[in-house]
Amino acid sequence: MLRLSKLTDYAVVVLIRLSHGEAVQTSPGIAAGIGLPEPTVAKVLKALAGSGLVSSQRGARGGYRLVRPLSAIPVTDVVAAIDGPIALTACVEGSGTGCEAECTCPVRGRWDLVNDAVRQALGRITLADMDRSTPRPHVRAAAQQPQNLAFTLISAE
Amino acid sequence: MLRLSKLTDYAVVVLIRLSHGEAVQTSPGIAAGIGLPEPTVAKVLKALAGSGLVSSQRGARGGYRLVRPLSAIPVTDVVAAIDGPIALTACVEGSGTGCEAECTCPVRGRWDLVNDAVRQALGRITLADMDRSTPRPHVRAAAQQPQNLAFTLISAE
DNA sequence: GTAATCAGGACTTCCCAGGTCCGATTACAG
DNA sequence: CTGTAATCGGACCTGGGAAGTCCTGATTAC
Repeated sequence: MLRLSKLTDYAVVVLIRLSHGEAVQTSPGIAAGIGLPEPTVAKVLKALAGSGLVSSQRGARGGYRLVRPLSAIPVTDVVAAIDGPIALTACVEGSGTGCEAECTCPVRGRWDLVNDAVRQALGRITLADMDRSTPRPHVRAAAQQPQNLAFTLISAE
Repeated sequence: MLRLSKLTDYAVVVLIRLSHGEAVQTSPGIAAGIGLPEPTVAKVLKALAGSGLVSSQRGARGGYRLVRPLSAIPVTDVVAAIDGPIALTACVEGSGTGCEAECTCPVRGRWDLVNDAVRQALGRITLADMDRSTPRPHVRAAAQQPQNLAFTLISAE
């Protein structure tokens, strides 16, 4: 269903939570703040730290800290950090069951078209756009119909 | 990994195949033509027929027929036919484990932003764009680097 | 020195995509 | 008009991967 993993959803919540309140926050603290199991949050934070989206401080009174502001973090980066690079299809299977014949797979390579379109669409949206408490500079309509908001956002450029 | 199902991949191939050759084609015939297991192709065709992308003719000498031309079928429709409506997150879980507190889920509803962005990106690409044998009107660069092609396609409008 | 925190891996559980099957329906042939 | 064959339609089963949990080790402030 073109679904992205639940961990990515959590990652967004965690990052936004991290942008509020104290500069450095511990993983149990964040977990308690957003009402998610602690091990899961820890897993997400590890992945985010591995991708450089957050920096970690070990030891007592350690924790995680946001490196960039929310407005400098496109959704693409979060997805890439958790789910790996965006690639909607795993068409490259290697042994080529039927892709060797030129007429057999008429879309060979064409999925990149879709991949990049999605990548760009997600690259335009930052976490600041997704944070309800942040005033969104690109969009200025009412907050009741997110669909129209998105439309405005995209068509504005 | 923001992956769309393999069935959707098949659906695109099937639809393009259906646009070539005979007007009505049987599911075993298509399966043989693209080198995929017949039951799988049949399943894809059923879903496509259910969504009205193809029309089915039962009985002897029956088969499937393309309703609209490829250029009138955006990728969105294929995804919606196979995977259901595009919704990257299943945030709406009903009982609200932690989404009831107002500050608990700071992105509540904001995923629609992303959903619609993806939806629009996919809505701009039609199956004709993905068919290698069809001359693509929007893109006119060389066919060696699909990534750049996609970039051209999107940024051209 | 001690306690608190992150880092990394291995493991189990669960769900759904992927694949397969059999029954219902229709058209053609005699 | 009836029989037959070819096809669609829906239900079933299975394997892979994500989601979540736990443990041990490394690092740093107090």
